[in-house]
Amino acid sequence: MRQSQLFTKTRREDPKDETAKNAKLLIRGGYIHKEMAGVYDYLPLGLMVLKKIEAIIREEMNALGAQELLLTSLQNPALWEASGRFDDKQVDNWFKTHLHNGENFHAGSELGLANTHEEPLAAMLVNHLHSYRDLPIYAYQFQTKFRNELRAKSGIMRGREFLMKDLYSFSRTEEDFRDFYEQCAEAYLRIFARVGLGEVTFRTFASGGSFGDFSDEFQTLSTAGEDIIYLDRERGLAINKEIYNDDILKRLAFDKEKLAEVKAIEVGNIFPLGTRFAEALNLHFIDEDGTKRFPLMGSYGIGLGRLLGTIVEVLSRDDGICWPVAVAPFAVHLVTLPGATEVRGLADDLYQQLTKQGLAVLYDDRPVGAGEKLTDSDLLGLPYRIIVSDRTLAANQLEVRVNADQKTEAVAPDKLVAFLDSKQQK
RNA sequence: CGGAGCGUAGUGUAACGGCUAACAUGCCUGGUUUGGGACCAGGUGAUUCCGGGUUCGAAUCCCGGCGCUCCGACCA
Repeated sequence: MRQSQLFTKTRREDPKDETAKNAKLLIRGGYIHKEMAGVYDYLPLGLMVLKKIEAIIREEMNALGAQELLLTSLQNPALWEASGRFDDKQVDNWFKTHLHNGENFHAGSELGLANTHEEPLAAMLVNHLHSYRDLPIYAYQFQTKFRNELRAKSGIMRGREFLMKDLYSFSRTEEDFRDFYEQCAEAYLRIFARVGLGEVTFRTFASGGSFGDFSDEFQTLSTAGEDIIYLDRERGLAINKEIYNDDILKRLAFDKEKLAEVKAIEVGNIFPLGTRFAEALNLHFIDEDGTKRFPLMGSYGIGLGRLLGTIVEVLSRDDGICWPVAVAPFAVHLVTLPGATEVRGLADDLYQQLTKQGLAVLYDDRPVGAGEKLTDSDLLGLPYRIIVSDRTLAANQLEVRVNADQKTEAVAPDKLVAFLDSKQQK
C-alpha cells in the first residue's frame, strides 16, 4: 500500500496518558487508538497485525482438529445461574446490561456480556452431543470478551474489552482429555514461536483452581510482566509464584537451586475443567456400555491483544517496534528519499515488482523530508527497509536494512527479490 | 476497592488569584531546502474535564463528580 494513502499518521511525542511501552509505541505509530482505559481501537495497521496473529493461531487450532465457531457476547443469565457463575460474588468482573422489556431500561431482564464461554457452549452442545461416537469435540472461536477489571493497566495488556481465542475440548475419557491437552500445549508453544516469542516463552505450572491440580500458563519473560515465575532454563519449564512452595517443587521435580525468579507476561493459559460445567448444564452422552456420562472439559485461551502487546514489549526499541516477519503488517517498507525524479520512477517500478511477487509492501511515497521518513520508518518497525535515493541511484544499488539486526546491505535492484527470499528462508 | 499523582488547541507543555490563556509541534498558504522530524513568512486551531462555591476578578483557591496514570489488593 502507498503510505500517502494511509489515513493514520504517526505522532512525534508519546501520549501523556500512557506509560506502558506497548501503548506508547502502538499509539505513536498509528496502530491503535485509545477509547478509554483498557479499551482500544485497532486502526488499519494494528488490525493487520492482529489478523496475522489470528491466522497463525487458526492454523494451529485447525491442525489439532478443532472447529471454529462464533458464540455471542450477549449472555442469558439462566445458563450462568446453572453453574453459579452469574453471581457477582463468584465472578466479580461481569459487565451486565438489561433487556428493554421492563417499565424502564433498568427494570428489564438482566443480561450478561460474555467474559468467557464455558456455559453457553456447553448448553449449546446439548443439541449436538448424544453418543460417545460424537466425541471428542474441540470448538474454538475468536471472540470479544468483556471483563470489568478493577484496574485496567499496561496499555493493551489488560483491557476491559479484548479479543480472545478460546478453545474448549470435550473428551470421553481422562486419557483422551490429557492427550489433547498435551497436544494443545505443544500447539501453543508453536504459536508463540511463530510470532517471535519462542525463545522467551515458557510453559509454567499454575494454580488449577477448583478444577484440577494445576493449570498451565505460557509465560513470556519481560520486565513489563505482572506475574512472577520461577524458571528452570534447562528444563524449559517454570512454576508460578502463586503456587510456589517446597511441597509443590518436590512434587514437580524442580531443583530449587536451578530456579531463577523472573517477571513474565501470561500470554496463554490452558486448564482442565473436569465435568463441572457439563454437569451444571446437563451436557452428557451415552457411553458404549449404555450409561450416561459427562464429557471432560478443558479450556484453552490466548488473548490476541495481549499477545500483540507482548510482541511490542519484547521486540521493540525505544524509537520503534521490530515486528517479526510473521506478524508484521507489511514485510517491506519501501522508502524514497527526496531527490531526482528517477528516484520516484525506480521506486514505483520496485513497488510494482515486489507486490507482483506477493510481498506485502508499504511504499512511503510521501513528499516529505528524509528525516521524517526515516524516523517514521523506525517507529513503524517493518522487517525490511529499502531506501531509494539519489545516493543509492548513483551506486546502482539499493540500501536494504534488516530491522531485526539493524544491519544494512547494498543490493542491486534486480537482485532484490532474491535477497529478500534468502532472508525469509532463515 | 485502598493509596498517590494528574486533567489547559489534534499532540506535548507553560501561565504569582489580575492585560486578549502563552510556547512548541501538527495542520493550511507561499517560498526555500532535501540521508535522521531542516529553514523563512503568513495563517488555522481552546466552553482551561464537568457542576457548584469563595472573590471586584478563578486555568489557578475550596467542595462534589467524572476521567487518566502509577503502587497495592483483585484477576473466576
